[in-house]
Amino acid sequence: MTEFAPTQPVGEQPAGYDPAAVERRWQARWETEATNVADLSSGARPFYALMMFPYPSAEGLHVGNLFAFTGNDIYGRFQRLKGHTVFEPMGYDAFGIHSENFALKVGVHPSELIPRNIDNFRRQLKRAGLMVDWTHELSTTDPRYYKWTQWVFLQLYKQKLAYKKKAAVNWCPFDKTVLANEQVVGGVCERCGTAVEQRFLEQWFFRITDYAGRLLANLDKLDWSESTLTAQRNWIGKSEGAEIVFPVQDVMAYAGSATVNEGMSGETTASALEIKVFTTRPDTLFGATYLVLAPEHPLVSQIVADEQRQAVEAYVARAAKQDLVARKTSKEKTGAFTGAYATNPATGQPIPIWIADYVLMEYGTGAIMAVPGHDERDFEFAREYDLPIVRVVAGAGQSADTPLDAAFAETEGCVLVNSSHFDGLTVEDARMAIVTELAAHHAAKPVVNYRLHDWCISRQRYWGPPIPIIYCDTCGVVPVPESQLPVVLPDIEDFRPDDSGVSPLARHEEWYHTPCPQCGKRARRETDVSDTFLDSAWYFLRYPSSDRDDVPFDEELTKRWLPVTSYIGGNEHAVLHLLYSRFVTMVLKDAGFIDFEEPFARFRAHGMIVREGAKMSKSRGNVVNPDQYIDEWGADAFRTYLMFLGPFEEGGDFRDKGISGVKRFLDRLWKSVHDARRDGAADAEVARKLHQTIKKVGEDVPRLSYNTAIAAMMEYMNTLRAGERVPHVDEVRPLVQLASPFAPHIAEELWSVLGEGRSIFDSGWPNYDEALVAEDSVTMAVQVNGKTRGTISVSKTASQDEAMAAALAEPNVAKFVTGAVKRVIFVPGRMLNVLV
RNA sequence: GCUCGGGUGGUGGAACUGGUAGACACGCAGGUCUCAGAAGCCUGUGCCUUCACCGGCGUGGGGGUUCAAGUCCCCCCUCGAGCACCA
Repeated sequence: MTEFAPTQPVGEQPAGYDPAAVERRWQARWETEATNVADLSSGARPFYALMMFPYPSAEGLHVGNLFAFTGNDIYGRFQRLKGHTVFEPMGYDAFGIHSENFALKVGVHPSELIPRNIDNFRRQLKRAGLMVDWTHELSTTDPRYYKWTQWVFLQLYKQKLAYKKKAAVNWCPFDKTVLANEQVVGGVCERCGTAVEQRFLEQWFFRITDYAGRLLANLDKLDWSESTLTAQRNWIGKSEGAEIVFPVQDVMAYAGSATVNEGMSGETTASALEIKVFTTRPDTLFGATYLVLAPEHPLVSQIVADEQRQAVEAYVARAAKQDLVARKTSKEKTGAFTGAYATNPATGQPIPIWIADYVLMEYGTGAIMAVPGHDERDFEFAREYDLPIVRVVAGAGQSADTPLDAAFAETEGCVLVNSSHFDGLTVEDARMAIVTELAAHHAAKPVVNYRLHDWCISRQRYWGPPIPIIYCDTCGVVPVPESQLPVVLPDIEDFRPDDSGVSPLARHEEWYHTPCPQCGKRARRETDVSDTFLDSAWYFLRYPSSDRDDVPFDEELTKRWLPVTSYIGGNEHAVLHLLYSRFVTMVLKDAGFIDFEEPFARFRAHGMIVREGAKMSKSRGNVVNPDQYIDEWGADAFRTYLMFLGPFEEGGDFRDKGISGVKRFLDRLWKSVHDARRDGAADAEVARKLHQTIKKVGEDVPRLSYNTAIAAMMEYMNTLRAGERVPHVDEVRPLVQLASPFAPHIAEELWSVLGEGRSIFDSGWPNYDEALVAEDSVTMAVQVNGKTRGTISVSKTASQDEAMAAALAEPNVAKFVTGAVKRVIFVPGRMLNVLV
């Protein structure tokens, strides 16, 4: 029988790293010690680290949310270590069609469902170890919040920036509901596949177009992701051009007179009607051979000739019936001739007036001058209906007679032809000249047009804040007095929308009828609720003041904390949410409530996470459930992995196997702290690497280059433990601080193991010594004729001669230096290139 | 169609104002430890050729600028996201 000795413990065995225990302990301590509660009224150097708040879905927190929040949290924690008072609030964007549809589907009232979802979200968020100040949590569905959303509406109303008009909306006859454009896919409802209809309904709008110029101009001053700025610029879509007046010819007068008037006198108009068009190419006016009005254009019924009336009305009816989406996607050109003519103010010639659905009522004046020679769409239309095509612009090598077999849209280096006395002018000069000449007869004026539309905020739905308006038969439209806010969303059992196109709120008799605030007579409430984008367009103002019921936001706190120092969110909100927030902020500034007009000083868009190369989706069944990963690896490893898998602003690929790498890093960090020796001194070479690492991480984190910051820490760890080296405590202490924004729980734990009493997040950020960072000798590449042939190790300040000598001493290099040296390129400290 | 991003080893991804391409991590291979395995630790790992050294080739494709190009310029292919008749 063999005797075997029991396993001898080698040295002192540190307790293993148990993420679950560590995380539970520190989350509890942060709560009891209020570690994450920011001193809003007097904390030094306020830093508002905001992330886009989530929609609390029933499925729970998505990794995409957690990816974004972690990225923000790291930046916030870093700024705290740098000495700022950091405010990192959290809330829920819980109103909206999404919640409502889901509630309908599962048959649970949203007022029951949403709080349940929020509880689950809060639980998951807390597990992730975010530095959230939970004392300022908010939900847009809370009457204490939406009271002020309604207040915001009233401020816009007071500024005459809220108005009502009839507008076309998508209507799904099966779901009996209004659909947002993005809910209509290829002309059918995305949920049930029913063909969508168009309905005209009274809607509330905000006059955001009044602010288009300012919203555009301010973009130049913002520290935002370039891609977001571009998206906003494109969305606002400024285009400079001219509005040109085309007099409509009286049908009878025209029929009886074949006179051709000359030039631009514009005096032969026999009808008082005029058609205004917007164009960015006034230089092509001589080529405008017909006009096109949108089918909805108000003048259509007035100008249409009797013999064309039937055809025109049929076309208008057809266009009206067509859903918006199909109309905007179909590129086929259709239209109808009205039988009427207008005078081209440049040529004096009569040109026919058509209607066609490729002209949109909502852009410009709803009418265009068609220049088929130089506009692709007009060209197609002219071909279809056999309308004249005239060349008025000639490019290099072209003349007035060069045939056009396609629209010629170039302008660079082109001159006018067939344009009377403007012939020979460049396109650029002609634009000005023609508008100036027409302007003298009030026939044109320079105009700036924006693609941006007014913001439709009405929703004929249940789950949203009621728009605070009352209709009285005597007093008309009456805003709800601020003292009567909030207009509480009534709790109704059957909130299912019906075929009427009227909000379900109208069915709640005792809510619907209310006394007029002015005359006291029986009046009716507005039954539309507002768009969720309005809820989120001002929430950042509410956070610091979320405990105040008497004001939407406290003046002092707002001064101290806003604009938001750093805002992080997804590019899917690059346009609407950010634009609406900027708009509401400007309006509130103009109304004197705040003293800044741009809400987010800095904005960075984070990337998207995919899983094993594929987009995550329920149908693919590849959705990452954070709970499961946190159970298995711990929140610290999960957070760090999310940040490691790719550049934060680009997103990355979540691969299950990858997480083991960062877990190993944390294990080694744990072990290094527990094993660290306290005797002797730190190693000089390790110290150099340490200082380089402090510098690198400190530069990478503010750039949100988290993946490279983590790689740098791993590299340092490799140095620290190379060849089973036992590190010195001074070598590991700063590393715990560097890692703390990424892995806050283990960092706190190790910080206390190192004997520190206070939270690591109040310990400051380690400094580095620039002198220590610089290497005194460098490895330089040596090339011969541009090919790298070897390396030399020389002092950082070595001269060219010294480097040459060292290089030639290298056999691998000398071998290739066969002839006389013709030229030497020397980049000090970097490389040496010898040309022979 | 337009706008904005991308295309780098077996994989995710590094690379500052042009200056040793492939940091860091996954995976893989070998070693160590172990009764054995797991975990850990150590070593190696772009491709081709070679026992090895040496050498050659390499950042989607093709041209160009430069002593030097993943990086700058031109053309093309391709993937992703957003917008979509905006006059």
